[in-house]
Amino acid sequence: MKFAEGRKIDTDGFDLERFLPYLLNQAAEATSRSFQEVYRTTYGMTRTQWRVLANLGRFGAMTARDICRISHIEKTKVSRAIAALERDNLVSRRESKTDRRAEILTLTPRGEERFAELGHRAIEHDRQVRARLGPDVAEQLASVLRMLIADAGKSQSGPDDAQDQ
Amino acid sequence: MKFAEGRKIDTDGFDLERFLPYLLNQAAEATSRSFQEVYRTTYGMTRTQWRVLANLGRFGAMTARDICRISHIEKTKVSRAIAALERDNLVSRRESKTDRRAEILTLTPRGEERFAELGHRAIEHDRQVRARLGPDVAEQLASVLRMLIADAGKSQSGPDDAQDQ
DNA sequence: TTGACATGGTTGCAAATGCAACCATATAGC
DNA sequence: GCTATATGGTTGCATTTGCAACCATGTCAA
Repeated sequence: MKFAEGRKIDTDGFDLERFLPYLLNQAAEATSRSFQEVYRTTYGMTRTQWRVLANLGRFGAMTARDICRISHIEKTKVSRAIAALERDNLVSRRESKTDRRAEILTLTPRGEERFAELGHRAIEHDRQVRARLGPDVAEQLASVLRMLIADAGKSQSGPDDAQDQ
Repeated sequence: MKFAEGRKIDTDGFDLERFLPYLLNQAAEATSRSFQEVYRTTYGMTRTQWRVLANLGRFGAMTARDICRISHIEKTKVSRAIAALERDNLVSRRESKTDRRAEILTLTPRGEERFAELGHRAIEHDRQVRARLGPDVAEQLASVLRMLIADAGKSQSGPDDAQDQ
């Protein structure tokens, strides 16, 4: 009778409520959605645009490729977000001295201002989310998420190396 | 001098690496992306289609509205996913006896089969994700995420009550 | 019964996205 | 220097999406 049973591995009966990618997606949507109201209805910005702005605001001048690398957003998405931000006069470009393909991106004063406003609101939003979890749990959650994100780009990678959505 | 300082609340300087919606989005993308390969390249399905299939497979026959409620996916997305699944002969509809607006959705045998295959692969994928965290952390993570998801629909809700993405 | 409003579901249309192909410059090998 | 290949970034095109408007049925109340 072998090793009896009791170790019927759940190789059958997929349990959606336990599936982490699904839970992560739902939680991400749930927490992002309400904040979206802020940048969307107030400023007519896209999620990607807000994220690119936030990266530039937080980390300072850098190239589009840098943004891709640290935010894991796909490069065409970043490219278009930058174009839109530039149209709105929130971001400006200047050619890199060392690599004429690359362009250094900087927030304009207007961009800094917008980042400050949205950052302010984001902090408040984050505070509300964390309040529901308690400070310790929230901090642990953040650290686990960072772990998952870091492991991301492992394994295979297609031609040109795409990412995100 | 009031209560001195030391309690300079972080009302300034937004810290992107601490912003939970951002971390959740990245983690969700990171963990979903590789599994997407499976349903996308193998079966040509979208994420929404896979999710709707998974809900029907896991919870049995129900209406589109039920799927919306439990999965927090917006109703037009569900509607179109169902239409696609029906075209692929994975889902069938029958009119509800009690409400002629509603349609009860069921997986066809082919749909059950596909769900079994994908469920199988999903379990394997989930196992890999959890392996990086360890069983306890993974379980805690899942429970925290469920908490965030549950709190979701709170606060305001627009006309007709939309949700998700 | 008859409105008035809620609800299940679909559709039109504009916007956002993914992916592959592309341009221009860089870099490496010869 | 010259070709082959890699890299930063943009663009074309097909898909997916969001949102509002819509249709049909249901419900509640006068």
